[in-house]
Amino acid sequence: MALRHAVLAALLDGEFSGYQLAKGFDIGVANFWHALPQQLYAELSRLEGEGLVAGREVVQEGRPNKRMFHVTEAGLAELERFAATPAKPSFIRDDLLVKVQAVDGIDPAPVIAQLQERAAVAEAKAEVLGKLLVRLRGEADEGEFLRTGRRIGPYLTCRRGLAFERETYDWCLRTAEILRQRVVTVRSGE
Amino acid sequence: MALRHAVLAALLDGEFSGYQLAKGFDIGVANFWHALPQQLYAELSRLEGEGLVAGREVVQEGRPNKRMFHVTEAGLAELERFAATPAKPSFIRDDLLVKVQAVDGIDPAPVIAQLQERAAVAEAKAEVLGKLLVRLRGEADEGEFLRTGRRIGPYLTCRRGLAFERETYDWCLRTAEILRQRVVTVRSGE
DNA sequence: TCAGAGTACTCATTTTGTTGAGTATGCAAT
DNA sequence: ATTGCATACTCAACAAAATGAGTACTCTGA
Repeated sequence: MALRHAVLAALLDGEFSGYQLAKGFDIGVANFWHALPQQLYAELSRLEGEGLVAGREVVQEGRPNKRMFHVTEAGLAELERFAATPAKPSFIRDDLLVKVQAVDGIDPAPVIAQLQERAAVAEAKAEVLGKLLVRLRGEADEGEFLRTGRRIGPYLTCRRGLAFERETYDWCLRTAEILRQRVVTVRSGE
Repeated sequence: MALRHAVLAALLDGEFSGYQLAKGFDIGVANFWHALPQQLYAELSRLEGEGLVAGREVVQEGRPNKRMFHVTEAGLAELERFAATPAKPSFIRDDLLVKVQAVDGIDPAPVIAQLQERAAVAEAKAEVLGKLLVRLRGEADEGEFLRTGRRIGPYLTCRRGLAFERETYDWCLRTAEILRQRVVTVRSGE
Protein backbone atom coordinates (compact mmCIF):
# COMPACT_ATOMS: atom_id res chain seq x y z
CA MET A 1 0.00 0.00 0.00
CA ALA A 2 2.34 2.70 -1.19
CA LEU A 3 -0.24 5.11 -2.58
CA ARG A 4 -0.68 6.48 0.92
CA HIS A 5 3.05 7.02 1.16
CA ALA A 6 3.21 8.62 -2.25
CA VAL A 7 0.52 11.02 -1.09
CA LEU A 8 2.39 11.75 2.11
CA ALA A 9 5.58 12.34 0.12
CA ALA A 10 3.75 14.69 -2.23
CA LEU A 11 2.37 16.64 0.72
CA LEU A 12 5.88 17.28 2.01
CA ASP A 13 5.98 20.14 -0.49
CA GLY A 14 3.20 21.99 1.26
CA GLU A 15 -0.54 22.07 1.49
CA PHE A 16 -2.63 20.60 -1.28
CA SER A 17 -6.23 19.75 -1.96
CA GLY A 18 -7.30 16.46 -3.48
CA TYR A 19 -8.02 18.25 -6.69
CA GLN A 20 -4.59 19.86 -6.81
CA LEU A 21 -2.93 16.53 -6.15
CA ALA A 22 -4.98 14.95 -8.88
CA LYS A 23 -3.68 17.56 -11.31
CA GLY A 24 -0.12 17.83 -10.10
CA PHE A 25 0.30 14.12 -9.63
CA ASP A 26 0.80 13.88 -13.37
CA ILE A 27 3.99 15.86 -13.36
CA GLY A 28 5.48 15.26 -9.96
CA VAL A 29 4.94 12.15 -7.90
CA ALA A 30 2.97 10.55 -10.73
CA ASN A 31 6.20 9.77 -12.49
CA PHE A 32 6.48 6.83 -10.23
CA TRP A 33 3.06 6.43 -8.72
CA HIS A 34 0.06 7.01 -10.93
CA ALA A 35 -3.38 7.36 -9.35
CA LEU A 36 -6.83 8.43 -10.39
CA PRO A 37 -8.51 11.38 -8.67
CA GLN A 38 -10.98 9.10 -6.93
CA GLN A 39 -8.15 7.15 -5.37
CA LEU A 40 -6.50 10.31 -4.12
CA TYR A 41 -9.68 11.63 -2.51
CA ALA A 42 -10.30 8.29 -0.88
CA GLU A 43 -6.73 8.01 0.33
CA LEU A 44 -6.75 11.53 1.77
CA SER A 45 -9.92 10.74 3.72
CA ARG A 46 -8.39 7.58 5.08
CA LEU A 47 -5.15 9.34 5.98
CA GLU A 48 -7.11 12.05 7.73
CA GLY A 49 -9.09 9.43 9.63
CA GLU A 50 -5.82 7.93 10.83
CA GLY A 51 -4.39 11.30 11.74
CA LEU A 52 -1.53 11.09 9.25
CA VAL A 53 -2.67 14.21 7.46
CA ALA A 54 -4.78 17.11 8.65
CA GLY A 55 -7.17 19.05 6.48
CA ARG A 56 -8.76 22.45 6.72
CA GLU A 57 -11.71 23.77 4.79
CA VAL A 58 -10.91 26.72 2.57
CA VAL A 59 -13.99 28.76 1.73
CA GLN A 60 -13.83 30.17 -1.76
CA GLU A 61 -16.01 32.55 -3.73
CA GLY A 62 -17.06 31.84 -7.26
CA ARG A 63 -15.96 28.23 -6.95
CA PRO A 64 -16.53 25.26 -4.66
CA ASN A 65 -14.82 25.21 -1.31
CA LYS A 66 -11.86 22.92 -0.99
CA ARG A 67 -9.99 21.01 1.67
CA MET A 68 -6.28 21.64 1.99
CA PHE A 69 -4.19 18.89 3.55
CA HIS A 70 -0.81 18.77 5.18
CA VAL A 71 1.24 16.02 6.79
CA THR A 72 1.09 15.70 10.57
CA GLU A 73 3.81 14.54 12.94
CA ALA A 74 2.26 11.09 12.88
CA GLY A 75 2.30 11.20 9.08
CA LEU A 76 5.97 12.01 9.03
CA ALA A 77 6.63 9.18 11.46
CA GLU A 78 4.71 6.84 9.19
CA LEU A 79 6.84 7.92 6.21
CA GLU A 80 9.92 7.32 8.29
CA ARG A 81 8.70 3.84 9.17
CA PHE A 82 7.84 3.12 5.55
CA ALA A 83 11.26 4.28 4.31
CA ALA A 84 12.94 1.88 6.71
CA THR A 85 11.02 -1.23 5.56
CA PRO A 86 12.62 -3.15 2.69
CA ALA A 87 11.51 -2.01 -0.77
CA LYS A 88 9.79 -4.45 -3.09
CA PRO A 89 11.48 -5.12 -6.39
CA SER A 90 10.11 -2.98 -9.18
CA PHE A 91 9.29 -3.89 -12.75
CA ILE A 92 7.95 -2.33 -15.87
CA ARG A 93 4.34 -3.18 -16.56
CA ASP A 94 3.36 -2.20 -20.00
CA ASP A 95 0.72 -3.16 -22.54
CA LEU A 96 2.92 -2.13 -25.39
CA LEU A 97 5.71 -4.49 -24.41
CA VAL A 98 3.21 -7.34 -24.40
CA LYS A 99 2.28 -6.40 -27.96
CA VAL A 100 5.90 -6.27 -29.07
CA GLN A 101 6.52 -9.63 -27.43
CA ALA A 102 3.70 -11.05 -29.54
CA VAL A 103 4.63 -9.21 -32.72
CA ASP A 104 5.91 -12.27 -34.56
CA GLY A 105 2.51 -13.90 -34.45
CA ILE A 106 0.36 -10.96 -35.47
CA ASP A 107 0.04 -8.00 -37.82
CA PRO A 108 2.87 -5.61 -36.92
CA ALA A 109 1.23 -2.50 -38.39
CA PRO A 110 -0.79 -1.43 -35.33
CA VAL A 111 2.16 -2.20 -33.07
CA ILE A 112 4.40 0.05 -35.15
CA ALA A 113 1.79 2.80 -34.99
CA GLN A 114 1.56 2.53 -31.22
CA LEU A 115 5.33 2.58 -30.84
CA GLN A 116 5.40 5.78 -32.82
CA GLU A 117 2.67 7.28 -30.71
CA ARG A 118 4.32 6.23 -27.49
CA ALA A 119 7.58 7.76 -28.61
CA ALA A 120 5.80 11.07 -29.08
CA VAL A 121 4.22 10.87 -25.64
CA ALA A 122 7.57 10.00 -24.06
CA GLU A 123 9.25 12.90 -25.82
CA ALA A 124 6.62 15.33 -24.56
CA LYS A 125 6.88 13.95 -21.04
CA ALA A 126 10.66 14.17 -21.15
CA GLU A 127 10.41 17.81 -22.05
CA VAL A 128 8.04 18.54 -19.19
CA LEU A 129 10.35 16.74 -16.78
CA GLY A 130 13.39 18.57 -18.14
CA LYS A 131 11.69 21.87 -17.45
CA LEU A 132 10.61 20.72 -14.02
CA LEU A 133 14.22 19.91 -13.26
CA VAL A 134 15.30 23.42 -14.17
CA ARG A 135 12.50 24.88 -12.08
CA LEU A 136 13.37 22.73 -9.08
CA ARG A 137 17.01 23.67 -8.97
CA GLY A 138 16.35 27.34 -9.64
CA GLU A 139 19.43 29.49 -10.13
CA ALA A 140 22.01 27.06 -8.79
CA ASP A 141 23.92 24.64 -10.99
CA GLU A 142 23.04 21.00 -10.54
CA GLY A 143 26.04 19.89 -8.51
CA GLU A 144 25.70 22.78 -6.14
CA PHE A 145 21.97 22.27 -5.80
CA LEU A 146 22.32 18.56 -5.07
CA ARG A 147 24.96 19.26 -2.44
CA THR A 148 23.20 22.05 -0.61
CA GLY A 149 19.55 22.25 -1.73
CA ARG A 150 17.10 21.52 1.03
CA ARG A 151 14.50 19.72 -1.08
CA ILE A 152 16.22 17.38 -3.49
CA GLY A 153 13.91 14.34 -3.30
CA PRO A 154 11.65 15.48 -6.11
CA TYR A 155 14.70 16.44 -8.16
CA LEU A 156 16.23 12.99 -7.83
CA THR A 157 13.02 11.16 -8.73
CA CYS A 158 12.48 13.55 -11.59
CA ARG A 159 15.88 12.63 -13.00
CA ARG A 160 14.87 8.99 -12.88
CA GLY A 161 11.64 9.78 -14.70
CA LEU A 162 13.49 11.75 -17.34
CA ALA A 163 15.95 8.94 -17.99
CA PHE A 164 13.05 6.52 -18.23
CA GLU A 165 11.17 8.64 -20.74
CA ARG A 166 14.27 9.15 -22.86
CA GLU A 167 14.93 5.43 -22.81
CA THR A 168 11.33 4.78 -23.78
CA TYR A 169 11.61 7.26 -26.62
CA ASP A 170 14.76 5.68 -28.03
CA TRP A 171 13.52 2.14 -27.71
CA CYS A 172 10.17 2.89 -29.33
CA LEU A 173 11.71 4.56 -32.35
CA ARG A 174 14.37 1.91 -32.84
CA THR A 175 11.89 -0.90 -32.42
CA ALA A 176 9.42 0.71 -34.81
CA GLU A 177 12.18 1.13 -37.37
CA ILE A 178 13.23 -2.50 -37.07
CA LEU A 179 9.68 -3.71 -37.51
CA ARG A 180 9.14 -1.41 -40.50
CA GLN A 181 12.28 -2.71 -42.18
CA ARG A 182 11.11 -6.27 -41.73
CA VAL A 183 7.79 -5.55 -43.37
CA VAL A 184 9.72 -4.24 -46.38
CA THR A 185 12.07 -7.24 -46.34
CA VAL A 186 9.23 -9.72 -46.19
CA ARG A 187 7.33 -7.92 -48.96
CA SER A 188 10.35 -7.97 -51.25
CA GLY A 189 10.34 -11.74 -50.82
CA GLU A 190 13.46 -12.21 -48.71
CA MET B 1 -6.60 -7.00 -18.35
CA ALA B 2 -3.25 -7.55 -19.96
CA LEU B 3 -2.11 -10.50 -17.88
CA ARG B 4 -4.10 -12.77 -20.14
CA HIS B 5 -2.37 -11.26 -23.14
CA ALA B 6 1.03 -11.56 -21.52
CA VAL B 7 0.30 -15.24 -21.00
CA LEU B 8 -0.83 -15.67 -24.59
CA ALA B 9 2.32 -13.89 -25.77
CA ALA B 10 4.47 -16.14 -23.60
CA LEU B 11 2.77 -19.22 -25.05
CA LEU B 12 3.71 -18.17 -28.56
CA ASP B 13 7.08 -19.74 -27.84
CA GLY B 14 5.59 -23.18 -27.48
CA GLU B 15 3.83 -25.34 -24.97
CA PHE B 16 4.15 -24.57 -21.29
CA SER B 17 2.63 -25.68 -18.04
CA GLY B 18 1.52 -23.23 -15.38
CA TYR B 19 4.51 -24.21 -13.32
CA GLN B 20 6.94 -23.61 -16.16
CA LEU B 21 5.40 -20.23 -16.84
CA ALA B 22 5.63 -19.35 -13.18
CA LYS B 23 9.36 -20.10 -13.28
CA GLY B 24 10.18 -18.66 -16.68
CA PHE B 25 8.04 -15.61 -16.25
CA ASP B 26 10.83 -14.17 -14.15
CA ILE B 27 13.27 -13.99 -17.00
CA GLY B 28 11.13 -13.59 -20.11
CA VAL B 29 7.75 -11.96 -20.15
CA ALA B 30 8.10 -11.00 -16.50
CA ASN B 31 10.36 -8.14 -17.50
CA PHE B 32 7.25 -6.25 -18.31
CA TRP B 33 4.49 -8.22 -16.66
CA HIS B 34 5.08 -9.70 -13.27
CA ALA B 35 2.64 -12.27 -11.88
CA LEU B 36 2.49 -14.75 -9.05
CA PRO B 37 2.05 -18.46 -9.78
CA GLN B 38 -1.52 -18.39 -8.47
CA GLN B 39 -2.44 -15.73 -10.97
CA LEU B 40 -0.94 -17.70 -13.82
CA TYR B 41 -2.78 -20.88 -12.92
CA ALA B 42 -6.03 -18.98 -12.59
CA GLU B 43 -5.50 -17.14 -15.84
CA LEU B 44 -4.67 -20.33 -17.72
CA SER B 45 -7.89 -21.94 -16.47
CA ARG B 46 -9.89 -18.92 -17.54
CA LEU B 47 -8.21 -18.80 -20.94
CA GLU B 48 -8.90 -22.49 -21.39
CA GLY B 49 -12.53 -21.96 -20.47
CA GLU B 50 -12.77 -19.31 -23.15
CA GLY B 51 -11.04 -21.48 -25.70
CA LEU B 52 -8.08 -19.11 -26.12
CA VAL B 53 -5.62 -21.75 -25.04
CA ALA B 54 -5.87 -25.53 -25.07
CA GLY B 55 -4.30 -27.82 -22.53
CA ARG B 56 -3.35 -31.45 -22.48
CA GLU B 57 -2.53 -33.62 -19.53
CA VAL B 58 1.00 -34.97 -19.53
CA VAL B 59 1.38 -38.05 -17.39
CA GLN B 60 4.75 -38.21 -15.69
CA GLU B 61 6.51 -40.74 -13.54
CA GLY B 62 8.33 -39.85 -10.38
CA ARG B 63 6.66 -36.45 -10.31
CA PRO B 64 3.15 -35.00 -10.50
CA ASN B 65 1.38 -34.87 -13.83
CA LYS B 66 1.18 -31.51 -15.50
CA ARG B 67 -0.97 -29.67 -17.97
CA MET B 68 0.73 -28.24 -21.04
CA PHE B 69 -0.96 -25.32 -22.77
CA HIS B 70 -0.74 -23.82 -26.20
CA VAL B 71 -2.47 -20.91 -27.92
CA THR B 72 -5.46 -21.73 -30.12
CA GLU B 73 -6.63 -19.98 -33.27
CA ALA B 74 -9.08 -18.02 -31.16
CA GLY B 75 -6.26 -17.08 -28.80
CA LEU B 76 -4.18 -15.76 -31.64
CA ALA B 77 -7.16 -13.78 -32.88
CA GLU B 78 -7.58 -12.34 -29.39
CA LEU B 79 -3.92 -11.28 -29.34
CA GLU B 80 -4.39 -9.70 -32.74
CA ARG B 81 -7.42 -7.80 -31.47
CA PHE B 82 -5.55 -6.72 -28.34
CA ALA B 83 -2.56 -5.48 -30.32
CA ALA B 84 -4.85 -3.32 -32.40
CA THR B 85 -6.51 -1.54 -29.46
CA PRO B 86 -4.75 1.61 -28.26
CA ALA B 87 -2.12 1.02 -25.58
CA LYS B 88 -2.48 2.65 -22.22
CA PRO B 89 0.28 4.99 -21.15
CA SER B 90 2.85 3.27 -18.98
CA PHE B 91 4.54 4.49 -15.84
CA ILE B 92 7.04 3.37 -13.29
CA ARG B 93 5.53 2.29 -10.02
CA ASP B 94 8.14 1.95 -7.40
CA ASP B 95 8.30 2.01 -3.63
CA LEU B 96 11.88 3.14 -3.68
CA LEU B 97 11.12 6.25 -5.69
CA VAL B 98 8.50 7.20 -3.12
CA LYS B 99 11.17 6.91 -0.45
CA VAL B 100 13.62 9.04 -2.39
CA GLN B 101 10.91 11.63 -2.99
CA ALA B 102 10.42 11.83 0.76
CA VAL B 103 14.12 11.72 1.63
CA ASP B 104 14.35 15.37 2.69
CA GLY B 105 11.89 14.83 5.50
CA ILE B 106 13.28 11.60 6.92
CA ASP B 107 16.42 9.72 7.86
CA PRO B 108 18.33 9.06 4.59
CA ALA B 109 20.34 6.10 5.89
CA PRO B 110 17.83 3.31 5.13
CA VAL B 111 17.07 4.89 1.77
CA ILE B 112 20.76 4.85 0.86
CA ALA B 113 20.98 1.21 1.92
CA GLN B 114 18.01 0.29 -0.24
CA LEU B 115 19.40 2.15 -3.24
CA GLN B 116 22.59 0.17 -2.88
CA GLU B 117 20.69 -3.08 -2.64
CA ARG B 118 18.50 -2.23 -5.59
CA ALA B 119 21.55 -1.41 -7.67
CA ALA B 120 22.89 -4.88 -6.99
CA VAL B 121 19.59 -6.50 -7.97
CA ALA B 122 19.44 -4.43 -11.16
CA GLU B 123 23.00 -5.37 -12.05
CA ALA B 124 22.25 -9.06 -11.61
CA LYS B 125 19.08 -8.78 -13.65
CA ALA B 126 20.91 -6.90 -16.38
CA GLU B 127 23.41 -9.69 -16.61
CA VAL B 128 20.70 -12.33 -16.93
CA LEU B 129 19.00 -10.30 -19.64
CA GLY B 130 22.27 -9.77 -21.47
CA LYS B 131 22.82 -13.50 -21.58
CA LEU B 132 19.25 -14.10 -22.64
CA LEU B 133 19.83 -11.72 -25.53
CA VAL B 134 22.84 -13.70 -26.69
CA ARG B 135 20.91 -16.94 -26.39
CA LEU B 136 17.95 -15.57 -28.34
CA ARG B 137 19.97 -14.38 -31.30
CA GLY B 138 22.14 -17.49 -31.40
CA GLU B 139 24.97 -17.42 -33.92
CA ALA B 140 23.80 -14.46 -35.97
CA ASP B 141 24.96 -10.91 -35.28
CA GLU B 142 22.30 -8.60 -33.93
CA GLY B 143 21.52 -6.62 -37.09
CA GLU B 144 21.19 -9.76 -39.15
CA PHE B 145 19.06 -11.44 -36.53
CA LEU B 146 16.71 -8.48 -36.24
CA ARG B 147 16.32 -8.33 -40.01
CA THR B 148 15.72 -11.99 -40.67
CA GLY B 149 15.04 -13.81 -37.37
CA ARG B 150 11.59 -15.28 -37.16
CA ARG B 151 11.02 -14.68 -33.45
CA ILE B 152 12.27 -11.24 -32.53
CA GLY B 153 9.50 -10.11 -30.15
CA PRO B 154 11.17 -11.48 -27.03
CA TYR B 155 14.48 -10.06 -28.18
CA LEU B 156 13.07 -6.57 -28.56
CA THR B 157 11.34 -6.59 -25.18
CA CYS B 158 14.47 -8.01 -23.60
CA ARG B 159 16.47 -5.07 -24.93
CA ARG B 160 13.99 -2.75 -23.27
CA GLY B 161 14.32 -4.61 -20.01
CA LEU B 162 18.09 -4.48 -20.19
CA ALA B 163 18.13 -0.74 -20.80
CA PHE B 164 15.75 -0.29 -17.89
CA GLU B 165 17.89 -2.31 -15.50
CA ARG B 166 21.04 -0.49 -16.53
CA GLU B 167 19.30 2.82 -16.05
CA THR B 168 18.08 1.69 -12.64
CA TYR B 169 21.59 0.62 -11.71
CA ASP B 170 23.14 3.96 -12.67
CA TRP B 171 20.46 6.02 -11.03
CA CYS B 172 20.58 4.07 -7.77
CA LEU B 173 24.33 4.39 -7.42
CA ARG B 174 24.43 8.06 -8.33
CA THR B 175 21.53 8.86 -6.04
CA ALA B 176 23.04 6.90 -3.16
CA GLU B 177 26.33 8.74 -3.64
CA ILE B 178 24.62 12.14 -3.62
CA LEU B 179 22.74 11.31 -0.45
CA ARG B 180 25.88 10.01 1.24
CA GLN B 181 27.76 13.18 0.37
CA ARG B 182 25.02 15.27 1.90
CA VAL B 183 25.13 13.37 5.13
CA VAL B 184 28.84 14.19 5.31
CA THR B 185 28.22 17.83 4.38
CA VAL B 186 25.53 18.26 7.01
CA ARG B 187 27.66 16.56 9.65
CA SER B 188 30.58 18.83 8.93
CA GLY B 189 28.25 21.71 9.71
CA GLU B 190 27.76 23.23 6.26
C1' DT C 1 -28.64 31.74 -23.68
C1' DC C 2 -26.64 27.71 -23.93
C1' DA C 3 -22.87 24.53 -24.55
C1' DG C 4 -18.53 23.40 -22.84
C1' DA C 5 -14.78 23.49 -19.76
C1' DG C 6 -12.87 24.10 -15.20
C1' DT C 7 -13.18 23.52 -10.03
C1' DA C 8 -13.99 20.22 -6.41
C1' DC C 9 -15.69 16.35 -4.98
C1' DT C 10 -18.56 11.55 -3.79
C1' DC C 11 -20.35 6.87 -4.20
C1' DA C 12 -20.69 2.23 -5.93
C1' DT C 13 -18.93 -1.62 -8.33
C1' DT C 14 -15.76 -4.41 -10.62
C1' DT C 15 -11.34 -6.02 -11.77
C1' DT C 16 -6.70 -7.06 -10.41
C1' DG C 17 -3.23 -8.27 -7.46
C1' DT C 18 -1.43 -10.09 -3.03
C1' DT C 19 -1.13 -13.08 0.96
C1' DG C 20 -1.40 -17.24 3.20
C1' DA C 21 -2.34 -21.83 3.71
C1' DG C 22 -2.79 -26.33 1.80
C1' DT C 23 -2.18 -31.03 -0.95
C1' DA C 24 0.63 -34.67 -2.79
C1' DT C 25 4.76 -36.93 -4.39
C1' DG C 26 9.73 -37.98 -5.02
C1' DC C 27 14.61 -37.20 -4.60
C1' DA C 28 18.87 -36.05 -2.38
C1' DA C 29 21.63 -34.96 1.32
C1' DT C 30 22.45 -35.02 6.65
C1' DA D 1 15.20 -41.44 9.32
C1' DT D 2 14.04 -36.98 8.64
C1' DT D 3 14.61 -32.45 6.94
C1' DG D 4 14.48 -29.75 3.04
C1' DC D 5 13.94 -28.77 -1.74
C1' DA D 6 11.76 -29.39 -6.34
C1' DT D 7 7.63 -30.50 -9.03
C1' DA D 8 2.82 -29.23 -9.82
C1' DC D 9 -0.97 -27.44 -8.40
C1' DT D 10 -5.68 -25.45 -5.69
C1' DC D 11 -8.58 -22.62 -2.68
C1' DA D 12 -9.99 -18.81 0.09
C1' DA D 13 -9.71 -14.22 1.75
C1' DC D 14 -8.21 -9.75 1.47
C1' DA D 15 -6.20 -5.39 -0.24
C1' DA D 16 -5.53 -2.27 -3.91
C1' DA D 17 -6.51 -0.22 -8.23
C1' DA D 18 -9.47 0.91 -12.04
C1' DT D 19 -14.02 2.09 -13.98
C1' DG D 20 -18.25 4.44 -14.37
C1' DA D 21 -21.63 7.47 -13.04
C1' DG D 22 -22.95 11.16 -10.62
C1' DT D 23 -23.42 16.25 -7.99
C1' DA D 24 -23.09 21.17 -8.07
C1' DC D 25 -21.66 25.53 -9.13
C1' DT D 26 -19.15 29.19 -12.15
C1' DC D 27 -17.02 31.31 -15.84
C1' DT D 28 -16.22 32.01 -20.76
C1' DG D 29 -17.08 32.11 -25.53
C1' DA D 30 -20.27 31.47 -29.64
